[in-house]
Amino acid sequence: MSDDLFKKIVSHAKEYGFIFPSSEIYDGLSAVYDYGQYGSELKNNIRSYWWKSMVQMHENIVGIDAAIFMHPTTWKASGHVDAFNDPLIDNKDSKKRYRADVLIEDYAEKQFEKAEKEVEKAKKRFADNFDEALFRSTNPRVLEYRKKGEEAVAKMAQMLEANDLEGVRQLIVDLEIVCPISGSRNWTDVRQFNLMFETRMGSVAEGAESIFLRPETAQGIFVNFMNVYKTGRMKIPFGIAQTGKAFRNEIVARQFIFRMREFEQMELQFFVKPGTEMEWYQKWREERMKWHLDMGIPASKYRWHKHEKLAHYANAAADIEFEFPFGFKELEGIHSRTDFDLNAHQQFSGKKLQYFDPELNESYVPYVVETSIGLDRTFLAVFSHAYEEQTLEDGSVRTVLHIPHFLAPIKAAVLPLVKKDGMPEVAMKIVEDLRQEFMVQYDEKDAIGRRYRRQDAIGTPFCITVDNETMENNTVTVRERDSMEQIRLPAEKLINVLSEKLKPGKL
RNA sequence: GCGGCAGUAGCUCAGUGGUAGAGCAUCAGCUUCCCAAGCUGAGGGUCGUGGGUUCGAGCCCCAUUUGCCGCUCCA
Repeated sequence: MSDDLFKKIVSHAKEYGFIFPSSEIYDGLSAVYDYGQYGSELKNNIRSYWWKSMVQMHENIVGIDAAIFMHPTTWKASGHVDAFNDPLIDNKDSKKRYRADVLIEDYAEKQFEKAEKEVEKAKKRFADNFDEALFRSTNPRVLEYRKKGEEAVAKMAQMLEANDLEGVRQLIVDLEIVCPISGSRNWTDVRQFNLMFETRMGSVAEGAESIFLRPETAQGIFVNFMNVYKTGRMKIPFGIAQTGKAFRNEIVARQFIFRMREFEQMELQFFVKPGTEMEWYQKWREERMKWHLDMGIPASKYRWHKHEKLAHYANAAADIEFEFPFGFKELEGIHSRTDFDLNAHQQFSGKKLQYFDPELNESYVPYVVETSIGLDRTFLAVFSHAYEEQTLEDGSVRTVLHIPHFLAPIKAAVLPLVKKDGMPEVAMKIVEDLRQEFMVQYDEKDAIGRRYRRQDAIGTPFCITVDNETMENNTVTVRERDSMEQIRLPAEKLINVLSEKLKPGKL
C-alpha cells in the first residue's frame, strides 16, 4: 500500500518538474537525480530555512563554504581511508557477502576461544594448585591456538597494508574458513570496495595526484577551525555551519533520493569546552527537533533513535528518524564527537588546533557537538508528507501538495477569472508587483477550477483571482490551498498580507 | 555485487510475430464570474540501448543499462 503511495510520489515529482533521473536521455545514471524547476526552488527554500535558523539566528554561529576537494591527508586523519575501505568476499553457494577481514578476525577469535577452553579445562582438573599464568605460557595446545590466531591476524594486516587481495583470499582458503551459512569453502575473489570517489588532480596523467571527493562536509569545517576562530574573533562556545555536496560510492543506492551517490548535507560543528559537551548535546537535540516541528509536520512523524554502538569518534549519538512512505529512516544525526577530529588533524598536520580560554588562562582542544542533516532527505520528507490525493465533498479528487507555505516553490499564482474585459492586463500588473517579493506565476489558460488544481499540484499556497469586482474597486480574491477558502482584499495590500502569511511557522 | 520482476507519449497503462494505441497531461482557439474530466483542432513515440532469430520483432533469444523487491552493504 505504501509502496503504491511511494510510486505515486516519485511519478508526481517527475511529472510536475520536481525531480528527474539524471541524464535520462542516456538511460539515466544509477542513484543520481536532478532537481527540476520546482524541485530546486523547494530545495533552496529548505536550505535557506536551515541557514537562517542556524546562522542568522545565532550570535555565535558563522557559516562557511569549504571546497569539495581537500588535501588527501584529511581523509587519513578523519579515519575515512581506513573505515571506508572494505575488502569483501562472496560465498558462491550461499550467495552471502562478508568482509574478508571480519572472516579472518572471527577465525582468530575462535582460536583464542579454544585456547581459553583449554585453560578452563585445566583449571577444573588441577583445582586448587593451578598456576594459570604458567599454564598459559607453557601449555603447547594453548600456545598453538594463540599462535594460529595471532598469525592469521598479522598476515591479514600485512596483506591489507600491501593491498594484496589475492593473498587475503588465499589466507581464507588456507585457514579453511567456511561460510557460516552454507558451510562451503567456495569463495569468490576478494574485492576492495572504496566508498570514497577518487579522481586525479593535475592535467598531466603521470604527475597527477590522486584525490577524493569529500564523503562528508564536516572535515571542511575542522580544517578551517583556526581560520574562523582567529579571523571571526570567536569565543567558545561557538559554531561553524556549512551546506554542501558530499559523495559516497554506496554499494547499493536505492529508494529514490533517499540514498544517492551525490548528496547534500547541512552541518553544524559546535565547539565547546571539554566536559560541557553533554549539555550542548542535549540542547542541540532539542533545538534540532524544534526546527523540524516548526515546519508544521506533526511530531508523530518523527522519532529518536539512540545509537547503542558508537562510532570511533563519538561519546554520544542519536538520530532523528522520519516516517517516510517506506518506513522510519534516518534524517538527521546529532553526535558528540569529542575532540577526535581536531586532535587527529592536529597530529597529522603538526599544527596546533587549540582554543585559548581567557577565563582559565590556558589552551585546550575543544570538544565538538555536531548536527548533520541530509538536505535531499529533508526534501523527501517534506515532499512525501505534503502529497495527498484528496477526495472533496462533491466526490472529485484533487492532488495537492501541502508544502509548508514558506517553503513552497511558487508562493502565489495570479489568475484572471476570464481571458477578456481587461482582466489579463490587471492580473499581469499584479504579477509585476508581487514578483519583486515572491516567486509568482501568471496563468490564464483553461477554466478557473482547473488552474486552481494545477497550482495545488505544485503546492502553491495562494491563488489570486482578478474578477469583475476587481475592475470596479481593485480588490481581488485570495484562495488558500489547503482550506480552499477565499478572502477578498484590496490589491495594494497583497504584499503585506502575503508576507505575513509566508513567515515560517504560519500555516 | 547476487537472485527475481519490469522498462511502450510528460504521467498511468493497453497492445501474444503482420500499418504503434487509450485516458489524463501539454499547446492553439472557442465557451465560462470561482474549484479538473465542456466544445474544436494540434503537437508528441526509431516501443530503454545494442546485437541476433525471422519474409517480417514492441512481442522470441542474447548482452547491456535503468528501476522495483529480497539478500548484502550503509564508520
